[in-house]
Amino acid sequence: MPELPEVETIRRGLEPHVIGHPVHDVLVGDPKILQLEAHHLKDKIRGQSIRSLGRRGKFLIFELDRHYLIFHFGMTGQLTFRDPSRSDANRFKRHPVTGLERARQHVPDRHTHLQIHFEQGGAILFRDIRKFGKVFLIEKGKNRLSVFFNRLGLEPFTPDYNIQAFLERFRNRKLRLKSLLLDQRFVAGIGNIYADEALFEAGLQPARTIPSLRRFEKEKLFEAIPLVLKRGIDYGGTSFRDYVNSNGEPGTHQEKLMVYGRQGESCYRCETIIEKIVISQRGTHFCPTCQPRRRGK
DNA sequence: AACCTTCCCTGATGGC
DNA sequence: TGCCATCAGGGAAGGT
Repeated sequence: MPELPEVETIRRGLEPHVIGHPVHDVLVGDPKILQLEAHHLKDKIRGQSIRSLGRRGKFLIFELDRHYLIFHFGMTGQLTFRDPSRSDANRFKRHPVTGLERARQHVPDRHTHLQIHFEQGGAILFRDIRKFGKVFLIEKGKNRLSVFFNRLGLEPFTPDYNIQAFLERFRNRKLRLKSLLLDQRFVAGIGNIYADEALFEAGLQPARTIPSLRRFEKEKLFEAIPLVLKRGIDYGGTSFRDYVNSNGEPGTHQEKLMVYGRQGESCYRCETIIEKIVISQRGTHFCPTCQPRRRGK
């Protein structure tokens, strides 16, 4: 499930392949993934070049000459670059987990919903098994981009992410910590995996409610969030199920997870058995010793 | 306004 | 072997 570190890894991998390239053709699989003006994607972006590649939370942003093309990967979205100059460009063997094979490129199949081909011959391919992903197209100008993102919360690794703004975001919230972390209006880019990892790092029990938190506990969470996100980026993202980078390769951060998916196994810090509960219909993993329910200590 | 539940979607898995 | 139920979950929509 692509969260901030996975989207950032895709962004970095794609960047050198697409900057300055004019769009030659667009092929759509299931048009259901297209949102807003993206329904007329083909007519609107053909001939436009990719100027830059950005990211906001879990959104990947292609800056074109006159539009922004924006991807959200949902649960199973994949965005890969197909390089015709690579010798394995037409080889494809299905991988049971990722749907792709390591060092092989994505050849369009029934789950490929968008292909953008460049005049140089390369292409980016969007594949999404569960179709929770979305593609948006918005015109440049008059703050259209900031309006599009106006409900998103703090962006980690930017000056916006500071302790004053962070503490401000707890105001009037009474829900459980896990639910807050999953709310994109709080901090943008955190999903189920990194929410659990951040709460472990901060030593906070996921079912704790916001009003029960002391100041120093919020400060620990403030530090923990960028720490676990950076770790995810450093290891090329977490490939728990479908995630692959722009080369179709899985990340390695799944080997570094402290709690996510480790229910029944022992905690690396204290050897207590990791528990799994459900919060906000999301599987939630934590160490009952490192993340005590009672406040404080 | 804040919070909660339901729904979308496919493939993997387990029971019989 | 086949068939069906269940589960995974990001975020929008609708209800309280």
